[in-house]
Amino acid sequence: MKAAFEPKKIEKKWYSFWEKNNLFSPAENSKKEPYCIMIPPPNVTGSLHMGHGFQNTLMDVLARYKRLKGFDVLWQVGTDHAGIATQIVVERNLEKEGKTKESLGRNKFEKEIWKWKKHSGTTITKQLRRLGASLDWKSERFTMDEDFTEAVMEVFCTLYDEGLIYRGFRLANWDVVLQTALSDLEVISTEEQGFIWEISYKTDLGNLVVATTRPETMLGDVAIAVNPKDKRYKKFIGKNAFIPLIDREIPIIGDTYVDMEFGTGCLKITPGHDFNDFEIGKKNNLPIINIMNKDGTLNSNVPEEYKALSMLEARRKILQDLKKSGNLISEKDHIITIPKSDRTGITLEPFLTEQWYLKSDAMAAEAKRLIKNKQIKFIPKNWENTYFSWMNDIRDWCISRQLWWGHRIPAWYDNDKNVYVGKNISEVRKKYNLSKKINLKQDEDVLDTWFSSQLWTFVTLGWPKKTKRLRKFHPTSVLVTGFDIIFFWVARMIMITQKFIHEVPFKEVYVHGLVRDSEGQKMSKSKGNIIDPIDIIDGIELKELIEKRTLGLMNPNQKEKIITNTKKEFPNGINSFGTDAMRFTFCSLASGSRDINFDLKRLEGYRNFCNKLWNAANFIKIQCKGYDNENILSRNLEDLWIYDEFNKTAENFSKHIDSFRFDLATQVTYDFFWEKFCDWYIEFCKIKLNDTKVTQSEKNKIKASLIDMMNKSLILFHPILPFITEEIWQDFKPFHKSNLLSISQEKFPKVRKISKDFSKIEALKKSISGVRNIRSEMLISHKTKIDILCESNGSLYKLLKKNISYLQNMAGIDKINKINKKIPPSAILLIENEKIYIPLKGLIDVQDEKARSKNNLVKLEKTFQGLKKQLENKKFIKNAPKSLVAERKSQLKESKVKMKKLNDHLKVLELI
RNA sequence: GGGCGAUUAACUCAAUUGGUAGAGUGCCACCUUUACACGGUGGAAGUUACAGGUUCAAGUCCUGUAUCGCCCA
Repeated sequence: MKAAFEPKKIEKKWYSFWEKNNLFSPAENSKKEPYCIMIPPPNVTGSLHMGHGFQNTLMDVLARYKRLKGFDVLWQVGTDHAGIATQIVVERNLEKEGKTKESLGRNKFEKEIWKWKKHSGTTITKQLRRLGASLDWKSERFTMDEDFTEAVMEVFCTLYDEGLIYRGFRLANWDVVLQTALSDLEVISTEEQGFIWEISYKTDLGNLVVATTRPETMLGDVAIAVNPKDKRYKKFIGKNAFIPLIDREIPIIGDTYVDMEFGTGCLKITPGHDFNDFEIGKKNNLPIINIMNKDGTLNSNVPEEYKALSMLEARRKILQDLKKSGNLISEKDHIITIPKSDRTGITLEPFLTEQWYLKSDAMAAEAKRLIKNKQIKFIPKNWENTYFSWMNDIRDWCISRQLWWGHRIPAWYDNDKNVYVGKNISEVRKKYNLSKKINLKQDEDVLDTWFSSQLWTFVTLGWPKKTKRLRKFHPTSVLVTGFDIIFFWVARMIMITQKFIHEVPFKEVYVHGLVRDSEGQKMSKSKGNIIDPIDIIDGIELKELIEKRTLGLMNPNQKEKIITNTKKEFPNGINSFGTDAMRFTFCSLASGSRDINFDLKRLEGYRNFCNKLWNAANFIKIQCKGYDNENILSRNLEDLWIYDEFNKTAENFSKHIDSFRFDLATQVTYDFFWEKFCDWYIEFCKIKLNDTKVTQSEKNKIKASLIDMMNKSLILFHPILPFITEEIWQDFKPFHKSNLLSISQEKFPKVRKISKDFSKIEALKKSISGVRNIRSEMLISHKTKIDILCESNGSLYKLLKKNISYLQNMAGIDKINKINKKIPPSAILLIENEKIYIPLKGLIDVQDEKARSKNNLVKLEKTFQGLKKQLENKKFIKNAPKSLVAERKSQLKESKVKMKKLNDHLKVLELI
C-alpha cells in the first residue's frame, strides 16, 4: 500500500471484476425480497453530465445498500432514443460533412443515426461503469429495441382501438426549423419587450381600431370581435369590416371573450395563427385561413408582394405599408409572451396541421387518485403539488412528430386517405379485411419520445409477455429522478402503467435537485459550463477542458465567453479526484434542496476523507502484519466505546438512506470514521500496540478489534465508496478471512449490544483534550512533558492513572500525582465534578492563567445566567418537557460548581 | 397574474416532532511525532435577509416586506 490513495490505480480493475463475476444481476430463483430501480434512461445524444453522475450515484448507493441488507436487487439499465434531440445532433454532424438528411434520404439517414446511437450508447455505458454503477448489464435495453418497438405498437393500437388516440386537425406548436409539431411541454414561454400596434379597419359605420401584437397575421383575419357589452362597439356587431391593404371583407362579431379593457377593446380574429382565436373561430363558425408554409414563410393565401416572406419580414413590410396607407394609428411598448422551442430556441408558430393526440383526462383522474391514496409517495412531498397542478389542467397530448428518428406511427392510408391502425401492415389488412389490391401507405410521422419512455418500467421487464421478472419486480421500488421531468415522464408513466397493467410503476419517487455550476447556473452546452463527471474522476488539463466545452457549439459567438469563464473557474484545469470522492460529494449534497451548486472545494474535503480511510487501513495493515486473526476482541473502555459509536453510526446510516437523506448518511460516516475511529480509537490502539508493558495476547485482541471495526466500517461505507472499500476489503482478506468474492456480497453489519458501562471514556477524552487545550493556549512546547495533580480519593485519579500511557502520549504528560496537603500554584481543568491541576512552576505565567480563567469564568457566567433566567420562569417549568427541565437544572448545577471552583482558583492565583 | 422554493460563518451546504446553530473548504497559531501535510493539535468566525406576531422557548410556526430562482398561465 502506498502512502497516498491513488484512485486511478484501483477503480477500473474492480468494475471489470464485478461485471465479470456477474455480481449485479438479480438471482433468478432467489427467495429474497425484490428491490428494483429503473434507471431513467439517458438520451443517446452524446455523453453523461454531472446531473447523471449525481442521479446514478444515488441510485447506486440505494442498490448496493439494499444488496447488503439482503434484498434481491435489480437495477435496470438502458438508454432512450430521444427523438428530436438525437436527430438534431446527427443532423448537425452531417452538416459538417456538407450533407443534409434530405440529401441522404430517410433510410440512409436512419442508418446514420443508428451508427451514432452505437457510438453514444457505448460512451454512456462506459461512463456508467466508471461511476461504479452496479447495473444489471445483462438486461440492458434501448427504447428502439425490436421488442420495445413491438410493445409501443401494442400500446398505440390498443389506445387507438379504445378511442383514446385520435387524429385531430387543429393548431399545434410548430417549430419552423425542425418543421415538426411539438407538445405543450416543449414550449418555453419567454417574456420580451415588444409592441402593441393599433390598426384601423374600415367599416360601414366608420373606422374600427384594433389592437394587436402580431400585425402580420392580419392577412389571415376572418373577423373582428368586440364584447357585446361594450357600448362603444355594440352597433358594429353584424356589420362588416375591411382588412387594410388587402381590402378583404370580414364580419364583426360579438364575443364575451373580448376584454373591454385591453387595447382598444377590438380584437382581430385569426384562427389559423392564434390559439385563442382558433377557439373563438370554432365557437362562431368562422373559416380558418392558413397563411404560412411549413418553413415559416407566407404561402399563396396572401397577396403576391408578401408571398415567401418570413413572418418577421412580413411584419416589417406590413407595418410600412400600413403607415403609408394611414391605417397604422399607433405603436406602443408592450411586454409580450413569446413561445419558444425548447429544442431550437426559435419562436414557435401556432400552425394548422393534422396530428395524433392522446386523450388524457380519464387517465389523469386515475393517476391523481394513486397519489391521493398514497400508492405512490413523492419525496420530498411538496412535489405532489406540482404533479397535481399539471394533472388538474391536463390537455390532450400531441404525440406525433414530423421526424425521421423514432417509432413510426402504425397507421396506414389508402388512396382515399382512409386511415387503418394496426401493429404492422399485414395485421392491418387482416384487421380491416383489406385486399392486397388496395394500396396502403404508412404514416410518415413518428411518435414523441416520451410515448415510448412512459412504458419503461414494465416493458423493460418483458411486457407484453407475462415474464417472471415482471411479476417479481413490478411495481418497482423507487424512481430516482429530477423535478424537470415530472410532467414529461413521471406523470405519464403513472398514467400509462396504471392503464395497461393496473399497477403503479413505482412505490416511491425520490425527486432530487438539479446540479448547477458553482454560480448556480444550469449546466448546458450553450453556456459552456458543463462538467463531465469523468473529468472529475480522472482530472483534465485546462486546454483540453476548453476544447471540450467549445466543440460543436450551436452559436460560435459564445466561444470567447466560454473560454474566459472556464479559465477563470479552473485556472489549473481539474485535479483527479477519483470516483469514490465524487460519489461521496454527490451524496453529501443530496439534502432535498432543489438546487445543487457543485463546489470543487467540497470535493477536495471528501477526497481527503478517502485518503484518510486508505491510510487508516494502511496503519492497521502495518500493525497486523503476520498476525493470524484470533478473533478475540479487546473489551477495554475505548473498545466498548468505539463499538457503541459504530452501532449508532450504522443505525443512523440506515435511517438516513431509508429516508433518502444521503447527505446525513455521509455526515455520520465522515464523523464516525475521522473523528471517532481515527482521532481517538486508532490513537489509543497505537499507544498500546507500541507499549512494551502490554502483553502479546492483549495486543492480539486489540488487533482483532481494529480489524473487525475496520471491516465493519468498510461494509458500511461500501454503498457510497464502492471502489476503495473493495480494494481494502480484498487486501484485508488474510485478516477478515471472508470466503466471499467481493465486499458487495457482504451483509450489512449487525449491531452488537454493548451492556458494560463505558461512560468513563468521556472523562478520559475530556482530560486529554483539556490538557491539550491548556498547553496550546499557554504555548507550552509539545516537547515539554508536564506533571499533573489530581485529588487522591477521586475516581478521576484512578481513571487517569489506569490510562496513564494515553495521557503521556496524547497530552504530553509525564506523571500523574496525588495532591499533597498543599496545592502548588496551578492552572486548573474542570472535568465533570473534579479538577486536574497543572502546576505552573516555570511553565505557565500566572497572569496568563488568570486571564484564561477569567475568560472561562465570563463564559460560564453567561451560560449560568441564561439557565437561571429560564429556570426562574414558572411557565417554563410548567410547560417544558420534564426531561428538558431536568437537563437544564443539572446544567445549572454543573455551571454553579464550575464557577465556584474557578473563583476559588482565581483567589489562589491572586495570592501569588 | 397563480403556484413553489430559497435567503444561516468568507465560500458551498446541514440543523429530527419548536428546546439555545453544525460540517467541508478557507482563515489564525503551533507542529514535518515512524498510517496519513490529501496530516496532527488548538483556535477565531454567525443580530440565522428584514419587520412584526404566536409561544415558557422561534433558524424552525404565522403575517408582511425585500432580493433571487423555478414552474404554470
